[in-house]
Amino acid sequence: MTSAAAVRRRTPADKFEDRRRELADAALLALADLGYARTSLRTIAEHTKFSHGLLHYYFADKVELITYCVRRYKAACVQRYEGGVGEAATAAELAAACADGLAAALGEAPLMHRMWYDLRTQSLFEPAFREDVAEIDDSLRDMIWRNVTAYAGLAGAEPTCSAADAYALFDGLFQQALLRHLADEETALDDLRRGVREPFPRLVG
Amino acid sequence: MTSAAAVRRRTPADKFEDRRRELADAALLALADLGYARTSLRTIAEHTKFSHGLLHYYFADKVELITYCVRRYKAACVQRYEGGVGEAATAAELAAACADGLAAALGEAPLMHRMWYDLRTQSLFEPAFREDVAEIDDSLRDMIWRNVTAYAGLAGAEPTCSAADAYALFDGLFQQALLRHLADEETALDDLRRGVREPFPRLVG
DNA sequence: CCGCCATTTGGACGAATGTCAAGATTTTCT
DNA sequence: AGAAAATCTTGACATTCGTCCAAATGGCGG
Repeated sequence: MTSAAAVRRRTPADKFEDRRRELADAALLALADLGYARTSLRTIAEHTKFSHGLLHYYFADKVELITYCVRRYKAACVQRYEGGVGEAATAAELAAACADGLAAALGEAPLMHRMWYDLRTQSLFEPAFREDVAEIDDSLRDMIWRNVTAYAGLAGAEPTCSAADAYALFDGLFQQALLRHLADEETALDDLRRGVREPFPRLVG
Repeated sequence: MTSAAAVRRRTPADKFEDRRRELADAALLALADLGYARTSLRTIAEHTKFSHGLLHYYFADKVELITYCVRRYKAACVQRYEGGVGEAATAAELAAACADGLAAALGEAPLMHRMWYDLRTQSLFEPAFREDVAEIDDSLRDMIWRNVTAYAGLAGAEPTCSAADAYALFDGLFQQALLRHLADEETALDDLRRGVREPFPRLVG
């Protein structure tokens, strides 16, 4: 709050906020590369065209920067899943589309998801991260829940579990798949697809 | 391998190995307190009655120490769950016992489980941890699977999902419950109990 | 009691960390 | 163009980090 960040707001269209986003995006890449424990402000700066001192011009301290990163990740996250699974005609198609979507997300950006799980774990130790992490978790849970309720609609039934339980299931499957995928297990993605598609019928009734 | 640890083996009954265990247990407490990212060798030493230099007498470097900690955690882990759920007469009783067991484990040692998830996430970045972490994950999966098959036996049915899928479900539920429990949500433990007990019937058939 | 060896201490090292401020540079406005 | 403000670089600071090592301590067999 006492940093330069809180005071300055001269240029009308927020070039200031743009630069913050740019720096945060670079920080997210660094976090995905190295993990929270090994990411310093200087290594973050090396992922940008700027020097390390600039980070303290735009962020009060490291916690504020990482917190901003979490929020930024959330923005990209909800945007990605917002236009989700809408064009499935049958229940089985929807389950398959959901499974393919999750497997594709894992296959295309495993490091980003690794970073998400890292940040979520950090929130267990750093209360400053908790609120934003919980919000992301909520939006992911809602994303899953939209799929489950859509499946139930197509199947002419009602969900038989809570949104939290459904999210726990798919999140657990996704995390295990990530672990195995990063350990170079070839079947990880296929197993994830199967593991996601299969339980749908059991979640409604 | 070039450390003192590999050479010395004088005293017959391994006092050396005992001290390694003692130091590793202290390190586990430190990791549970602070998390991997904030745990230094000096803070680990502060959790013991020894000075920081001693750690390098028993462990070549930090990675070897943490790796040893992971293995040590595994030993305590499998020992705890080995004598598990054997005295349930009905399927419903077994599901309830399993739910109570998981909720009790979370309620009694939330920081230890926080540490486990931290170490598991670290293994995503540090390949040196991967093998041991995967072994722990396997033994946890087996522990869950024993409960599921036992439930199936009492219910006179066969499991309808793989061991990996069942573990993903319960692990996801546990992790969500841990997040909420550490965020002081009062209903976390009860929700975990319900969330564990409820899906059992859907896992067999 | 002495000497040997395992154990432990405490300090030192170079490197890396988060933070900060003074100055250089660029942009903006009149 | 020139002044003022915003932006960026550079170097420094006090800590802390992992690692190493010489010396002190301890116990045990001779």
